[in-house]
Formats: sequence, structure tokens, C-alpha cells
Amino acid sequence: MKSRTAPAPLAEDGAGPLYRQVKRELLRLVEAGRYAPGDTLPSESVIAGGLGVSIGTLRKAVDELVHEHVLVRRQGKGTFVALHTDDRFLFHFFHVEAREEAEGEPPRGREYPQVECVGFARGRADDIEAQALHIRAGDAVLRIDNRLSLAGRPVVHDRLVLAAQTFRNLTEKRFLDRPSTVYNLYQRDYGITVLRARERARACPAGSATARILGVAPGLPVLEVHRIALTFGEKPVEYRVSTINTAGHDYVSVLAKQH
Amino acid sequence: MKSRTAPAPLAEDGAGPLYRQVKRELLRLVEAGRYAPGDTLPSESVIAGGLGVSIGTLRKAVDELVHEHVLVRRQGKGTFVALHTDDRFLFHFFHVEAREEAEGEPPRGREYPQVECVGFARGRADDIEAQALHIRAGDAVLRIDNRLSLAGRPVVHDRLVLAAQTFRNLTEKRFLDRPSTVYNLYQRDYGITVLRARERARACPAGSATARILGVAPGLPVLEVHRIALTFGEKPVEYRVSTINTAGHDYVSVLAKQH
DNA sequence: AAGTGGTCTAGACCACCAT
DNA sequence: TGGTGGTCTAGACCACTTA
Repeated sequence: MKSRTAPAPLAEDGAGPLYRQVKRELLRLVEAGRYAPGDTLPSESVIAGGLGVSIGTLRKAVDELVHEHVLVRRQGKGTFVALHTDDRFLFHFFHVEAREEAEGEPPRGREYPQVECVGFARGRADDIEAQALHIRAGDAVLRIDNRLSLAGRPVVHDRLVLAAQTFRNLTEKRFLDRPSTVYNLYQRDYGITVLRARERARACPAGSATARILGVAPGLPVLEVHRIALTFGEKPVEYRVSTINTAGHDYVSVLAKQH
Repeated sequence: MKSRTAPAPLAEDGAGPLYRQVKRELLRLVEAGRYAPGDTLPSESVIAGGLGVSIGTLRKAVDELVHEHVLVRRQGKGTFVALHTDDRFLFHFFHVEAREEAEGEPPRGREYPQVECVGFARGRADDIEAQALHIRAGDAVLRIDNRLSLAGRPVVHDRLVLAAQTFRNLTEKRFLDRPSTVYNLYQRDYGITVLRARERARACPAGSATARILGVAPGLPVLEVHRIALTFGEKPVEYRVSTINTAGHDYVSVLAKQH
């Protein structure tokens, strides 16, 4: 969809540099759904004119939003509100990779996990879930269990916990029928864009449920990753516990700058 | 130290946008030691003039280098080659945090680890170490074992493996007498700046050596983090295996943008 | 050819720091 | 007070996409 109308001029309340005010204003428009995921924004000169700032200032604001994956620029085409359909986004949040065994192993690069839903239940939040999702203990939640396989072998057990109030009418069928990733579902059906996530990892012995799902012996050391996915305003959207069989795979991360 | 002289004009070979060429040139000067860690660079207008580009273009190049932690800007003072003494850098590479136990727990924020050297030995690289450090199996290496404690309790066993050829004359005494972090030692004494690192984590049972160092039962699930620290040109500098007792602590990471 | 983002420039002014 | 980086502007031109 195309958003043709330019935004109204900035209010005068502005704290800090002008380009930050512009950035906050754009963020506000995206958050409010004025510009929806996938939309083409008005051209830079139109936005700049509408807000009453120079194009250089507008560009600096957009630069930061692009860097934060809120917007995407494509030369010659326009500026878009980021969509969670690209492969790029999948690997932004999926960090499990096969370990290169011997030397002669071909570096197969990143692999798509095959996802299989093995549980979909409604329940009441326990203390930990409530704290993670900023809801009250006892509030209604959805608990979804998935098995992720790489090269045909089960490697990860994901348990997703969602506030039922946020994801109204989310049924197992709707969940299974999603065309793309889970985060794409959140965005497309609930207007929720996952911007970033906090993760904490620890080693622990496999519990019986996980052991069954992954096909390993109970008590085997596995990696448990607790993730809280956040949207605008640091609001928690999803609490996820990933249990990873690290016998042949690693949890991978890169520290500091990529370029 | 102050670097007063402006760089020479850019060669004409330039591929890509001008600001990238400028960035490469500045990077080259830092790499070559022309601007050393801690140095004040010439002012932006002087550099821009020397290179024959506008100040805006120079600033865009510096922007990227600041973002990659190669340079640091301080308003009113100047632009500096980044030093690895700031606390900021410590936590850039130290990602272990106490788990908040119950609700009433005070959020103590990040804690400095207390480091204790428990081993310093010379040896020959095995296949894995050689591959990690881009040297040949059998080449001379240093192996340093440290115990890291948080709030007085041993939590991490670090084994550092370094190519002896890169770190000539590094003795146990010199290592112990370092004034600051290990990465600061690399930079100050060997001119090696660690820019980024790749890490791979997995769960496994504690080996006997680690169990002894951490004071846990052998076989307890622990988190093993394999890190390769890189300097300019993606050159590996250090191979480090951190073994973490995750009974009361987590390995923490943030995905996607921080701002 | 027209419209978009990407680069580059030149200059004015502000905010901060040292002296 | 003078020098530094930080912000903002206005305009020219380039590179890419679409029609």
C-alpha cells in the first residue's frame, strides 16, 4: 500500500536535536499504524516538506530507523515499513547452526529449520511467565510447543508463551496455517512487530518432555535459551524457551560490529 | 598523543562511494599505527582538507568507524582512536550475569568479575586451536587458564589460547601484572586491537579440570562458549573457551538494535 | 522520462571544552 | 576566547527502478 499524504508539521515541544524529533514522529506514525508494515512511505522530499525540515535532517532520522530495522530503503523504489518475511529476519532471531565436524566438511552455511507443532494449549500464567510478559499471574496465556529440525534431525524444542489477551482468536489452525514465520504471523494478523529480543542461556539436564520431543536421553546436558521478544516501547510480546540439543549444533552469536 | 599532520590526498583507484574510500584510508592509517590507540586525530576540517573531500563526507566515514568502535568522538575535545580501557569494552565481551532469583531480589546490574590466573603454559597447537587461530598444527601456543568469580563465587573457567609468535615475550608475570583487562594488554603491549568476536555456545558435562576449578561435581551440565576474537582484516587473535557454571548465572545476549 | 533514494558539497550556526 | 565536534540547511548531481 502506498501512503501518499505527508505528515503534519512537528509540534514545538521538541526536546533534543531536530532529527531525533523527526525520528520519534516517524516512529509514532508507524506505531500508530498510520504507516503499516509493507507500506511505501511518501518520498523523502515530501516527508521533509510536510514536517518542515530539510531533506538532510529527514535522512538522518530515517538512517537510524533503517539501522533499527523499522524501515527499509530501496534505491529507486522508495522507503518501506519493514516486513518480517525476509530471510534476513529469520536468522536475526534464529541462531542455531550445525557444528562443522571434521575438516573435510563442506560449509553448508545457514540452514532453514523445519518446524512441527507438537502442542497448543491454553492455561494460566505462572509467576515467571507473568513477569516476562508483564501480565499478572493467573492471566490467560497460550502455550505452543514446536519441534525444529535441521537436515531432518530434531534439534530444538521451542515453547512459546503468549498473553491470550494480546493474541485474541489465535487458534491452532490459524497458527499452523501461517504462510511464513511466527513473527510474520504476529505482524500480519496482530499488527505486532518484533523489534528485538533479550536472551539468557544456560546449560541444564534435559527434562522428560523435552527429551521425548528431541529424542534424547533425559538428563543429557542441553542448552536452554530464554527469550523475551519486544515490540515498540519495550513491550514484551512473547516469552520463549528454546531447548537445544547441542550434541551436533551450536548457539551462535557475533559480538560487536559486523561490517 | 596528538597526531597533527593531515593525511595525504586519496589515490584515484577508488572503488565505491567517496566516503567509503575515506573510511578505508582512515582504517589503513589506524591499522598501520600511523594513528595509535589513544591518539587524538587531527580535527575533522584538517583531515577533510588533507584528503581533499568535504567535511560532510569525512564525517560520514568517521560515523561508520565510530559505530564500529574503531574511533571515539568527544564533543569539544576531538576524535580519538578507541582504547580498550573503558568499562564499556569489558561488557562488550563479558556476557555473564547473575540470575535474578526470587522476586524480592535487588537488581544488582552488571558485576565485575574477579580474575585469578590458575595456569600459564606453553605448548603446541592441536588441530582445533590451529584452525581457530589460522596457524599450523604444532605451532607454538600459550595456554592461559583463568578463574572468574562474581560476588566471591567462581563462575567461569576461561582458557585462552594465543599464537606464541604473535605474543612474543608474553610471560606469566607480564600477564599477571597487567593494569587492566586482557584485551587492553593485547592493545597496549602488542598493538593488537580486538574489534569483534564470534562465539558458539553449547551445553556439556563438566570435565574434571573445569570441575576442580569451578568447585562443582564432574558431569554437571555447564555452558561452554568458544570464542574467536578478531582484529583488523578478520585476523584471529585469541581462541578462548569459557566454561560457565550456569547454576546461578546466565549467558546474556541482546538481539538486534539497542537504541 | 520521471521519480526515487544515494552521494557530495559549502557554509552557517550551536554546544562543549580547554585556557 | 578559540578550537573541537554536532546540527541543520539548500542545492547539485548520480544510480537505480519503473513505465
